[in-house]
Formats: sequence, C-alpha cells, structure tokens
Amino acid sequence: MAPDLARQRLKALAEPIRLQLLEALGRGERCVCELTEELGLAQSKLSFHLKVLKEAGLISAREDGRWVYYRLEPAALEHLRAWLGELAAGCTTLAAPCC
Amino acid sequence: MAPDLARQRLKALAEPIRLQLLEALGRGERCVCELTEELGLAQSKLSFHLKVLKEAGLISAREDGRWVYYRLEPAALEHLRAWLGELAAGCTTLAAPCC
DNA sequence: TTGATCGATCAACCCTCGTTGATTTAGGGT
DNA sequence: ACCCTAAATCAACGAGGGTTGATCGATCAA
Repeated sequence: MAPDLARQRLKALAEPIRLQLLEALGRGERCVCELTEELGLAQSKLSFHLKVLKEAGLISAREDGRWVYYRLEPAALEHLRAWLGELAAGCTTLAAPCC
Repeated sequence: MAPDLARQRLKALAEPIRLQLLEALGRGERCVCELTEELGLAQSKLSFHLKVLKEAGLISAREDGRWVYYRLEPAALEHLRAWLGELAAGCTTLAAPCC
C-alpha cells in the first residue's frame, strides 16, 4: 500500500465526527438524512466529512433517486491494518551508542 | 481501547515526517542526533514531532547522559490494529430505503 | 410547471497545527 | 569555573482544515 494513501486514510480517520460516521456505517448502510438525525449534524458539515472519507476510499456512495446511501469499505480498513502490521515488524533492535 | 486514544494515535500517524520517524525507528532504536542527520531535519522540528509521537504512546524515550534514545512501542501499534479490526467487523448490512 | 426536499458546493471566518529561529536546561570535557 | 554540545521549550508566524450559512442542481409530487 502506498504510504501516501495510508497517510490520507489515517488523516481521514483522525477526526471525531468522521470516526462517529464510520462507527454508524459499521452498523450498516445509511442514507444522508438518517445520518443527519442520528448524529445531530448540520447537513453541510455532514456532507463535508462524507466527502473526506469517500476520497480516502474508506466509504462509498450509492445513489437512489434523490437519496444517497453510504457504506463502509472494509477492504480499505483491512489494507490499513496490514500496513500497520508491517510498521510494527522490525522494532526490537537496540542502537549502539551514537556520536 | 478508548476511542480518544485511538484518535490521538491516528492523528499522530497522519503526518509525513512522523511516519518517516516511525519507519526509521522500526529499523531500531535511534538517538535524536542520528535521526536529525538521517532525515535531514531541524533539531527543533524533530523534537516537536517526537513529542507528539511520545504523548500518543507510539514511541518511548531512554536517556543516557546527554543523549536521548527513542524506540517504537509495538504494543501501541498492535492495539490500533485491533481497534481497526473491530471497526471493520459489522459492515455488510444494507439499509432499508429510508425516509 | 410549480413547489418542496435531498444533497453537494461555495465563500468567509476561525482555530488548530506545523514551521522557524532563539532561548533554556542539562551534561560532559578541559 | 568555563565552554561546547544535546535536546527541549518558547513565541511568532503562516498555512491547512473544519465550521457556518447561503446557494445551486437534481429529483419527485401535486
């Protein structure tokens, strides 16, 4: 996984409202109006954060008439997990006294 | 894992310099002066980012004389991985048409 | 066609975060 | 004591990101 993509996804996750959104979408697909009242957010604000998550590939949208349904993209989260695993791999070595 | 802690760690990771630091520390413990020349950073900038990572519990410091050695905390990364796993768990449900 | 609603977009504002250079604190050497 | 160096801290600055309210495009009902 490209480090830039990982960083984009981490940044998208590192925001309280967007975390709430992911948790809500983790309980199943939702349309925007449902999310609005479920989280008590202004429509404009919600739309902004959904866009950030979508551009990071963490969620996807499905249009049906004038409604838009969002759902989680579990593969993106799995990729992020795998990427974190690589990072933790080789971290036991001590350094020789430097300088 | 508390969601606030997860958010703090995600935010700490979502920065290019701090990612480079973690990757460098993933190759073994380093002192600040080594990191300075390895990454070509100003000492002040480096110290700032190390502090962010340390406060997030992702790295820890060991003092030896006037040198300070930093190392990765693999447990913190593992906790984050586990937390991501929970998030991805229940995301297959479709929503009934809303409104 | 008209009116109403869902959702995206925009401009303006504000606040947080990273950068920079200087200063401070603490060790170690002479 | 003095000086030099490692590393943390600080204040000032600039840029990026989130908030707010208004507007716009599209869809559906009457």
